[in-house]
Amino acid sequence: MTETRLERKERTRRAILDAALGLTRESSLVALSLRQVAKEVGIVPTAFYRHFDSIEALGLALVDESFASLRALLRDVRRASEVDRSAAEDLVDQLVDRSVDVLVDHVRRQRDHFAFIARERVAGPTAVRDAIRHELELCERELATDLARLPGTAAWSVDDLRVLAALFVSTMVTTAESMLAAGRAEAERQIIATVRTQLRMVVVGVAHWPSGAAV
Amino acid sequence: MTETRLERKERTRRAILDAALGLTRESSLVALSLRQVAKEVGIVPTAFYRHFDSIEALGLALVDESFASLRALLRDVRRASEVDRSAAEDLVDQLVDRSVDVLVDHVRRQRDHFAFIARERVAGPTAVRDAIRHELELCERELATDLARLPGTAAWSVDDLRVLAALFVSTMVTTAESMLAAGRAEAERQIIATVRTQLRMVVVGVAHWPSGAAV
DNA sequence: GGATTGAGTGAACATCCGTACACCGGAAAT
DNA sequence: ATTTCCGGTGTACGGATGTTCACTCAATCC
Repeated sequence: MTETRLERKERTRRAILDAALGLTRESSLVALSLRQVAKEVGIVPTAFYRHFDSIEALGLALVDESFASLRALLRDVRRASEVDRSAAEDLVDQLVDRSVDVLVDHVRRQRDHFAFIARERVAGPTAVRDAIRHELELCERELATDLARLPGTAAWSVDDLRVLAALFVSTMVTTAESMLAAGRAEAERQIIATVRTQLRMVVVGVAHWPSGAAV
Repeated sequence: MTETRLERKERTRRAILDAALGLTRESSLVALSLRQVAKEVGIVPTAFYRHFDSIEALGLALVDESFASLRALLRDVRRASEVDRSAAEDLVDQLVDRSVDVLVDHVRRQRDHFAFIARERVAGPTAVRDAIRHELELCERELATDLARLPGTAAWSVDDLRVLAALFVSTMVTTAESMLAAGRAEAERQIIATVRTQLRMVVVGVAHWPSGAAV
């Protein structure tokens, strides 16, 4: 029943990450103290240094972890988009619906990760903010290449694809933030209906966008 | 050369507000201490209480102040929208351009206020977050009634107008956040070009939106 | 099976924190 | 002219903070 040394280390490392996520739920990394984390985990303050150099380093690890789960979301959206391409007419509407469903599901299940990204993106230590911004840019770029494969965007310029991807990403981020702030289930339902309509409006715009064509 | 008592009080109150805006530029209200503010202002810590009950109360005052300047922005946008309505064709494009111009100008001039709203909206004390959320909802509602007066939205449902207004507001907020994060002027120019295109895409969608009509 | 390694310990430090309390001195009120 | 009011002062406190250092003791290595 003994525990290997690596297992033990990994276990308290996890405990530290979880404690940090929990303690910053209603606050921010910049207001989190090393001693709070240590107390929550049940170790002595100095033991923290065996795992991270500083709270900021802890934050960077949480960025990695949070975006791992966000990447899982993007993979799901991508998989959900591999639908029956014969029904060309309302294909994009289906895509919007499925994307929103996947987002909602992930926000509910990875609530702490999304809350962490939403907060520290604007309020975290500089290094953490930069790391999050960088990851979000990667997401935008991936989405842009996905959009290029969709019907109707064949003639689009690279710039327009990037701009559209940024609009989708920021709308999704805003929606996640709203969901995190929403208390009652009724408010959440309204947020979901709202983003659905918003994306549909954008999609209608996309369908009539004169990119590449004569203006 | 004597100073009236009210003048003196107002002067240090202003100094406290300014110090708080400055000190949270790279951090957040939840990481701001009463003593830092006092030292920055040049008063003794206990004198802080002559003006505010707590850092949170200070935050609420900053919310009021920041939204006063944001309301000034909205007023400018509204004024900029009272253009020559004869050129019906590209009227909406003009509107987008002017709105973006006004936003950019205000972000540059009221940088600290916008940064404060962007940060504390997600990372501030609960009361501050709620206050900001409430103010942003008011902005959305105002924008929705403005949109109703525009040509082409006559047949729109109240819900659709609200949803569209929310999309505009969140896009503007996201843009302001990006501008605050952008270091070089080149990056800022790209952000401006991006939001211009994004709003145009939405506007195209709006022009073809089947609200009220048979779907 | 003895030496080594390394996660966690515990005490100590200088510094910061919010807040309580008694006080000062000049503007305002009488 | 005297009293009241009140923004700002100075001290003092109990507690939290980051970091140091020397330590224990069980898993690992040779």
